[in-house]
Parts: sequence; structure tokens; C-alpha cells
Amino acid sequence: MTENDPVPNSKQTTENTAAPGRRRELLATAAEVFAAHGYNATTVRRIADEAGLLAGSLYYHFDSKESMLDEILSTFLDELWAGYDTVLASGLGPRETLEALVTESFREIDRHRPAVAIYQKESRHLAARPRFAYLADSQRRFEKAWLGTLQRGVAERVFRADLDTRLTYRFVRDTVWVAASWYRPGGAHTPEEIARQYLSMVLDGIAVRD
Amino acid sequence: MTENDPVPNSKQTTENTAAPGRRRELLATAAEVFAAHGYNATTVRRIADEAGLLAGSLYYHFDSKESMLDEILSTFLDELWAGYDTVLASGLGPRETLEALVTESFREIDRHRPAVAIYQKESRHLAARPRFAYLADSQRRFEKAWLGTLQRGVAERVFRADLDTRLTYRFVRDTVWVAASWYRPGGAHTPEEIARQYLSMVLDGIAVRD
Amino acid sequence: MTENDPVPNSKQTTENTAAPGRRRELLATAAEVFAAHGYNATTVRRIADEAGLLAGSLYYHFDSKESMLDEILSTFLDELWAGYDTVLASGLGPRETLEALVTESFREIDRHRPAVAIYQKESRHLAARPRFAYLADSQRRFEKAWLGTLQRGVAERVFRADLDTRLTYRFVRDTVWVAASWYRPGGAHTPEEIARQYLSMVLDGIAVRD
Amino acid sequence: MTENDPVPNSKQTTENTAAPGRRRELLATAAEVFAAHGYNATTVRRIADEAGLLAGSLYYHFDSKESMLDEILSTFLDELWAGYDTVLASGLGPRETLEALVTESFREIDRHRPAVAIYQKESRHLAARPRFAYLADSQRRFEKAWLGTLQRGVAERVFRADLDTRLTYRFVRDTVWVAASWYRPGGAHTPEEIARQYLSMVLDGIAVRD
DNA sequence: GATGAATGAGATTTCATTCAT
DNA sequence: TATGAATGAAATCTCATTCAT
Repeated sequence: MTENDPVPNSKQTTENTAAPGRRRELLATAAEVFAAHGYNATTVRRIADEAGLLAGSLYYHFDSKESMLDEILSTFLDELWAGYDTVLASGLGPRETLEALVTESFREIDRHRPAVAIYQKESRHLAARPRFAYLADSQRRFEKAWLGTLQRGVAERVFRADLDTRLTYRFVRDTVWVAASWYRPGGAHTPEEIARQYLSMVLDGIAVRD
Repeated sequence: MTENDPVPNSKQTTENTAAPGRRRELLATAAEVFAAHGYNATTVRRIADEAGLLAGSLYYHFDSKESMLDEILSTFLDELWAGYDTVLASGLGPRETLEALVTESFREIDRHRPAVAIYQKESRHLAARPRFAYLADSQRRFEKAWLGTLQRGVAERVFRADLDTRLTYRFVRDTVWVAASWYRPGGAHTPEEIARQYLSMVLDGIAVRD
Repeated sequence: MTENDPVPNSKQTTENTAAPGRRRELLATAAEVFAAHGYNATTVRRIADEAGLLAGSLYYHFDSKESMLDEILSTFLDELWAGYDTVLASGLGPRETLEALVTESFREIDRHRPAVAIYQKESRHLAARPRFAYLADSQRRFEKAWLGTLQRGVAERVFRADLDTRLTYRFVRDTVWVAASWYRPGGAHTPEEIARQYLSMVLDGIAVRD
Repeated sequence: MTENDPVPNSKQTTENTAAPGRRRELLATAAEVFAAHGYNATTVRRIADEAGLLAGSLYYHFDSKESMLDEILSTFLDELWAGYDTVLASGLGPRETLEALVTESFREIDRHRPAVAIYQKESRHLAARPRFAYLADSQRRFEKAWLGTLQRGVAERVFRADLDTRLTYRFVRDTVWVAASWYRPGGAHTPEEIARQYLSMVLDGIAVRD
């Protein structure tokens, strides 16, 4: 769980790595539009309009609409795993690991909201395509990290013994990521505040204790 | 909250001359395909293939691809609200209401999995179109029911006083519905079992109590 | 050399075999245009114009422009090899085999002029693509048939001993097929007449004998 | 037939300020790519890649893709006609003229293989455009030279009386030029050797004489 | 009820070409 | 001389929809 980024992805396509200025701008625009309207429903022309050039001109920078999506998702996942790996490598107990993962996740949502929203909506069917195989890989690592933490918590009697860890994993995973669909950076809550509230609910429950 | 189906929708379009059996079959097929691949990515031809007829022939049964979607979603919402309204009309306390709503929700997922999955993925951007205004209406009623229950619970000291109810509402709402994306009817868990586990987590937390 | 059509080709794509009427017409039109202007330079719209429908409508009948080309070429090659195999299986001597192959070739040009012209112009670079691998296969069988006949002729002292058979094969092969670029069915010469003239030149030379 | 280059062509376009070395290199590269993939299928970017610069940079050297093609073909034809005119002006008999023309042709293929291959594939449809009218002119002169030689040969009883000279002209013309598609300079045969073999076939036939 | 054929609008992509630097 | 970025026209292809049979 602490190995160095074993998730292979295809981030770098034909185009050069060196001149990231324009490229990054265009990707940010594309991500915003994909997130707002869905990948399929987004036309290349729409992205181009938003970025202030003609549709065909995007093809100077990117091979295809799909390769934009690819680069958006893989860049996000690379950063996500950098954060996760730091957490997982730091030798925390299960509860602290869970807290750190949740907090890190909300921070990623804060930084990569469009990418997370796209990931949330599209990853399931994308993962089937060879080009996006890294999504399935990431999914697997993800499960290992979260489910492992829950199971360790149960084993160490930090989490309740009667927990269906698989089910709990799904609940937790989904709630965290779906947040990207309503979260607005710069809104009422900081990522850390949201994480705190969420952890409070999941760890201690919302019911008043007798 | 107990009024009779105030959500207007357009379920019945022009044609319902023929045996409603075929119609229902075709909608079930369409829902399955929409859920699996997304509404936009689903071609009319794909639905027709799956149903064993030619694309053009679907237009004998339905006005348009959109009207299939409309009918799938509105049928689902009608049933959902029938269930919810029964719960909300039965005078339960906040905790029991929450339990009943969650249980009812997982039952709906069990019965209408494809519709719920479509709803989950598409409702946000559909709600903007006039034809699907009922989605926004439903969303509002939904918020009133759930958020109201949480707030009532805090007021009656059944739920913790320090709860950010709005945030909690979002967490709960999302987790429940996203379940449609992994739930498989006839799988390891009954809807009631899933509801029980989920409620246990949300109400009492996963941490071991001192 | 007498086995039953061992050249695999992909003639039948998705579309049905049963209703060949419209399909065949459209292919004939496409072949004519491909032959006249080259495959790359031919637009789908041009074919559609010539056939009297809209460009998009062609896609009801064919998967792609490429699949039209594929079907044109593979249909032609199937017929060609049916004819060649009959000749090769009939136990003729080298000279008679050569005469029969040449005659058969000019007959095929008469029947499939556009296909032959396309084959002549495009086969070299198409053969590299997996989809058109059967072109390379055919090319190999072709060489075996013609070169083999020439070599047999030399061995049996029917053809001159000092013949560079490989070079002669190339000359003969090319001359025969390039004829498709100037031949007009219904013109001054029948295929058999052309074959006779050509064979006279190749077998006996154009110089007056001393 | 001995006039000095009456074929007008447009070889020199606007720019020839710079070192003609680079220009020639670029044209050689372009010719190679045109010959390998066809003029239409060749992108300016491909030529630029092969030459080690960017697509836009080619426009410093040439007006357009078409002007590269123009210069390649007209340069070739100028040299070809220099050779042919020498032969035609030297007062040889029909048989010797034919031998000299064939030999000269294979020498041109050796020197200008890519240009000949392009000429072979593209000249028919290019000749229609005004800019490439010189291709049609050349074609006419070509026919006059070859057909005239054959007719003279028949008249002088050097070639067989029963020859269909028009048909023979086509056969001979095609075979010679198609050779560009398989000939590789520096391969097994010198141009002169190929010419000898070819002339042997055409003049004396491949059949053993009784 | 269903088919086969077509429409037409719009999508992605390609590519020769331009031009400021 | 060359680059990097963009243009704009056109190409292939997709797909919801229509309609005569």
C-alpha cells in the first residue's frame, strides 16, 4: 500500500510536456464543461467556445476529445494517490487513517472538483475501455486502502465488531465522492470542516447517546 | 407533506392504444440500457436491438427517446412518493421516520434499480428542461421531508445538537441513492438488511463506544 | 493451387447478405467513383450525389467508406480466383495456361473494370492494413500462379531458357492489370481480342523474324 | 520531335531566394512521401516530420503542397524529355529507337523513381487541372514518339505487319512506367539490364522458336 | 405492429494554410 | 529560417426521427 504509484496511466499523449501553459488552461476549461454537462453531452465546440478559439484549433493541442478526458482524469488520480500514499505510509492507527483519508479526499475535491465530478459520473463505463484501464486499477487500490483500514479497525477493536465492512466501505466511498457534485470551492465550508462533520457522523453517529 | 401526488408529470404521452404489456417491456429494456450506458450515450438503435425490433419501430410505441426517459422517471417517482407519503403521514417520531424513509428508499432501489440509477446520473441537468420540471419539484419535496425530519430530531433532542443538518442531509441523501449504482437485486443483501446496516452506521457511528 | 479459395477476406460486414439489390447498386456507383478519382480523393458525399441520396444515408447500408472499398475489392477477388482456379485446375501445359490466365484476366477487367482500377492504384498501400491483409494473400497466390507457370514453361522448354522469370512475371502482371486504366467495355476491342494481341506480343515478339 | 522543350511548366514559383540545397532536399523528401502514400493521402505535416521541421515552416520554401508536386513532376519531365529528345534527334532506325527509348526510360526510373511513381499514379487526374496541363502535353508528345516509332517500324517491315500499334503502344508504355512501382535503385538489376530483358521479351517473345 | 430506407442536423476530426514572433 | 498557435473549410460519421409499405 506504500509502493510508488503503481497505477499506470496514459497521461502523456503525443503532445509535448514542456509547454504546459495553454494546455493546462484548456484542460481546466474542458474539465469544467465536462463536469457541468457530462462528457458525452459536451461538444468539442462548446469547450472551444468557452476557451475562446475554434473547435478545430483544440486539435493542435490534443489528439481528441477523449484524450482531454484522459489527461484530466489521470492528472487528478496521480495527485490523489500522492496524497493517499503519504497517509498510508505514515503508520497511523485505523481511526486516524480513516480520518486522514477522509480529510485528504475532501481536499482533493476542493482542488479538483471538476475532475472528481467527472470521475464520479463517468468512471464506471469508462473503466471498460482499454485506454481507461487505469481507472479500474485505481478503483482496486482504492478499495484495498479503505476496506483494509476498516477491517484493521475492526480487528483492533477500534471499530464495531458487527460492522459489515464491505457495505460500510461502499457507503463511505460514495458519500465522500458524491460531495463533488454539490461542493463549491469558496463556499460556506472548508474541506476540513466538511471532513470533520462527516467523520463525526460516521464515527459517532447522529443519534444522541443515552 | 401528505397531499396526494402534487408532482405533475407527463407520463402518458400520445399513444397508449395498444397492449400496455409490450410498452412496459420496452420501457424496462430502455431503462436497463439507459442505466448501464447513460441516457446520452444510449442510441435508440441499441434499445431496439436489445428489445428485438428495429429502431424505427420504437416510434410506434413512443413519441421520442426523451419520452421514454420521461415515462421511466415519472413512473418511478410516482411510486417513490406513494411510499414516502405513507411514511410521512403515519405520525412517527424523527428517528422512526428516518428509519422508515431509509428502508423505503432501499426498497425502491430494489424495485426500480435502473430508474434510480438514471435519476442519480441525469436528474441534475434534466431538471433544467421544462419537460422535466417535476424532477426539481420532487427534489424540493425530498429535501423538505428529509431535512425536516433531521431538524425535528434535533429540536426534539433525538439527534445530536451539534449536527449541521444541511450537510448531514446531503450525506444521507447521496449515500442512499448512490447505492443504486452497486446494488444488485437478488444479491447477498435484502433491501431491509442494507437499510439496517446503514442506519446503524448513521445513527450510532462505526466507532466503538467507551 | 487448386484448393478452394483459401484467401480469407472480410466481405460480409455487419449488414445483411439477403437484400443485395440496393446494396449492389450503391457499390457499383462507389466503385465507379473510386476508380475515376481515387479512393482518398473520393468523398462520401460524391458517391451519395451520384447515387441520388444523402451522404448520411449511405451509412444505413455500409459501416464506413472503407467497408465499401473492402466489399468492392473482396467481391472482385473472389470472382477472379474462381476463374483462375478453374484454369489452374484444368491440367493445361505452360503455354496454354499462360494464354488462359491472360484471357481470363482481360475478361475480369471487362466485368470488373472499376474494381480492377482501384485494385491497381490502391492495393499496395492498403495491403499493410490488417483489414486488407487478404490483398497481400491474393498477391502471393497470384505470384505463385504466374511465376510458377513461367518457370514450368522454362523447365519444359516451352519458354526460352534465358528468361529472367521474375522480371518477366512483373512485366506481364503489370501490363495486364494496367489495362484497366484505359480499357472501356463496349469499345473497339473485346477482351478476347485484346488478350490475343497481347499474347502474340509476349509469346512471339513484335520484331519480324528473319 | 526535336524542338527544345516545348512543354511549358511552372517549376519556379515565387520563392527561390534561399540556398537551393535545402529546397532540393525538401523536394526529395516530399517526393519520397508522395510516392509511398499517394499525393492526397500525404499530409504536409508528414513531409515536415520527415524533413525535421514543422508543417508551417514548409511554407517559407514553397507556396503550397501543390507547388511541391508541380516542381517534382516538372523537374522530372524536363529531364526525361532532354533524354528522349536526344534519342529522337539522333536519326536511328525504328528498332534502335525503341531500344534507346526503353533504355532511357529505365534510366529515368533509376534516377527519379519517386517522381515516376507519382507521375504514374496521379497524372491522369492531375492533367485535367490547368496548372498541370503540361502533363497532358507531355502525354501527347509521348504518344507521338512511341506510337510513331512503332508505326515507322511496321512501315519499314522491321516490326510485324499484323501489329495493332495502338494496343502495342499502350502495353509497352504501361509496362515501362509501372516498373517504377517495384524498381529499387541499387537492387539486383541495373536499368540497362532491365531494359535488355524487357526488350528481349517485347521484340522476340518468350516462346521458344521452332 | 414492424420493416427498410431515407433524412437532416450536428458531431468529431483532419488538414492546408496563415502569421506574429 | 523556423516555431507555435490558430483558422476555416471540408470530411467522415452518428443518430433521432419519419414514412411508405
